[in-house]
Amino acid sequence: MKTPTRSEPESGAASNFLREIVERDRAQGKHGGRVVTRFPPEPNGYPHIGHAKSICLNFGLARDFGGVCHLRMDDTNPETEEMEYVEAIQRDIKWLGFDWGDKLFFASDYYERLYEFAEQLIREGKAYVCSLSEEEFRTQYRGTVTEPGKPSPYRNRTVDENLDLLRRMRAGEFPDGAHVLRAKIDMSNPNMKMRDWPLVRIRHASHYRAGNKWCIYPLYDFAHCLSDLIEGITHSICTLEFESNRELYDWIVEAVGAKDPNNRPHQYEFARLNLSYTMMSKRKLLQLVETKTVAGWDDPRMPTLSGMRRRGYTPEAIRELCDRVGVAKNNSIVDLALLEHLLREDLDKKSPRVMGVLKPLRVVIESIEKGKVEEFDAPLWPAEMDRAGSRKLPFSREIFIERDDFMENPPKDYHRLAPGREVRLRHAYVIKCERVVKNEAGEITEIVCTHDPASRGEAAASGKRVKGTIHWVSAAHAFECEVRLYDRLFLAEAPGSLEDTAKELNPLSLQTLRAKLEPSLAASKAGDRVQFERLGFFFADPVDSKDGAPIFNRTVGLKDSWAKAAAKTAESTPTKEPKAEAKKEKAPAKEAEKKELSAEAKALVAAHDLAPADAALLTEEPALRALFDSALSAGAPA
RNA sequence: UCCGGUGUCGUCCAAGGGCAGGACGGAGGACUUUGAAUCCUCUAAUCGUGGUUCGAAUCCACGCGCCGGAACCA
Repeated sequence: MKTPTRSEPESGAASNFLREIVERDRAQGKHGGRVVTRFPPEPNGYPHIGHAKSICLNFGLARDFGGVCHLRMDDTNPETEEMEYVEAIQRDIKWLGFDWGDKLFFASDYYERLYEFAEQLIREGKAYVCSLSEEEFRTQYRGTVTEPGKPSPYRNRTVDENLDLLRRMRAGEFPDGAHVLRAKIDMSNPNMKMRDWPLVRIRHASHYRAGNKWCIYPLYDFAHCLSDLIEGITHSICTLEFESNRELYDWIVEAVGAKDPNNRPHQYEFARLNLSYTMMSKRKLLQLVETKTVAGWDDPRMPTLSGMRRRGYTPEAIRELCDRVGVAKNNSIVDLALLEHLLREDLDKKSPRVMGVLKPLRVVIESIEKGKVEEFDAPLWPAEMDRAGSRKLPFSREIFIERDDFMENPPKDYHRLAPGREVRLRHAYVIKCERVVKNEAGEITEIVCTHDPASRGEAAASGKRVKGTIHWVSAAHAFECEVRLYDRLFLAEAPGSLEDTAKELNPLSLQTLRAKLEPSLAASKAGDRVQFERLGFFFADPVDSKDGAPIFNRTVGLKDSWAKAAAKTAESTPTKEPKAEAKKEKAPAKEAEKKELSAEAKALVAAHDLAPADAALLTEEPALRALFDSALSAGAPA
């Protein structure tokens, strides 16, 4: 029997176990019906797409249940935190579309109150100052995961002694590590977090915000739950790795006097977002920045919100992803293809269509007289969108087309230009390839065509039907412009396994080229979005673009079923007998997997000049790959 | 190994004793002056073994796999 407590989405977001908990709590009148959540980042790095899920969850829950969501900087570690990160966090949350109103807080503002709680715990016999070194405690007292620990020799200090020591810790009388304040719980508890976990440590370090006021700093388990308590948080949502901290959370909150479980914060855990081909470790992202492997936290290849923003991702697409991936307690890796799908879906509505040729091939249309210039009025939106707007498109005897749009010996189902074949130039004429011009090296330098004057323009005057339509730019009018083609930063589907992230990088993650764009694009301003027809969605780089000299980032390519099919036949064509047999036996599921691996293999070929077969082997044999990688790092020639 | 968590189409998420469903991906097709978009069709799963029950993804038992926890990080 279905119970009426099950929720239907009120706002687009599908239901999940956390929404159900909030609904149930509200129905039961817990917390007086209030809903107060919080997003508690530590300002030690730029927020990434994984944080976006937490942001959407916390702010979304508050929005949908008439509550509020606080933004609280969880800044308890003076050694890693900086104002730059605080600012980045605020900027990115706003960009994502959420608002904390006046509810901006800092754990560092609570240091005095946390200190008072510490004294209170001591007075009530629930905490003590331990003078064991970190190593002594770990090796001699803490026990192991399978064996209980034993009490610290300092566990039974008197209240007065503990108070005196804590005050002198605060006063700066002791060096780092000399003493630590511990919760007095249970050294034989099977949960290690309950074995007299440290609450406050000595650290003679200047804090980015508190300055030199303190030389003792609260630890996460002490600061976080009490900050929640101070702010009246009702639902404290965090990720799975904090599950065993929850018992300590409850213990501390209750120990300082919040006895009513219906009226104090509770912690709930969910599985963080992981994306294929993406790494979320803040530590490793910082490493990429510090080693200048990428241009900065906002490098368009970074999974940071600032990087994705600069690449051209939209907050709508990211929010939609967070809604669509759901909330559960299952560790999982979401397919990057889903995000790209949602991105295209959003960009499709926002990007006027224009033309640009990335890798130009000159075409001379000999049936058009020299010096003649025609102008087409070309719509900016596809006809089915029924949307106003157009731009002028000059056309002349010499144009550029994409190199990929011509093949001298095309396969049967190639719809583009080839000797003797016809294609339509988008918004213009049908042309026919008459001959190919090559240089001494045998490379194609130019294509000579004729055009069909009756096929002019948008309306199909001649009624002529050709299979292919290609984009082009008039050579004399082309606007030459820098275009940056971005691809996934990492080769592996689940990067992060190697300590040295540099070895996991995709050598083709950025290609910079000089493209020939239609002249209307010369007026582009930073932040403009366009679709280069048949190529992808592009975004005028908000940092490097200048007036009259925009730089276009490829946000995401268009789906390309031709390229996909072509890649597949290329893969199967050179296959020899024995391999063909092996392939036949493979389940269809295995096939998709194989294709991904071969993309990785291709990159290996490009990066290290390997034979394709060797590269394939490397990608299929993790042990071999590890050997290869370590040989590489040892300086072996690759 | 101890504690905690978790196992459902290739991927992510639903189904809370009663028709295993959606999205992405993949395959095929329609349409097409973007090999895009759109539309249609198809594809494909309950970790295992017992048990309870008219009926089990769901409840019980025993296994197995994966993840997290033993920082004076968060």
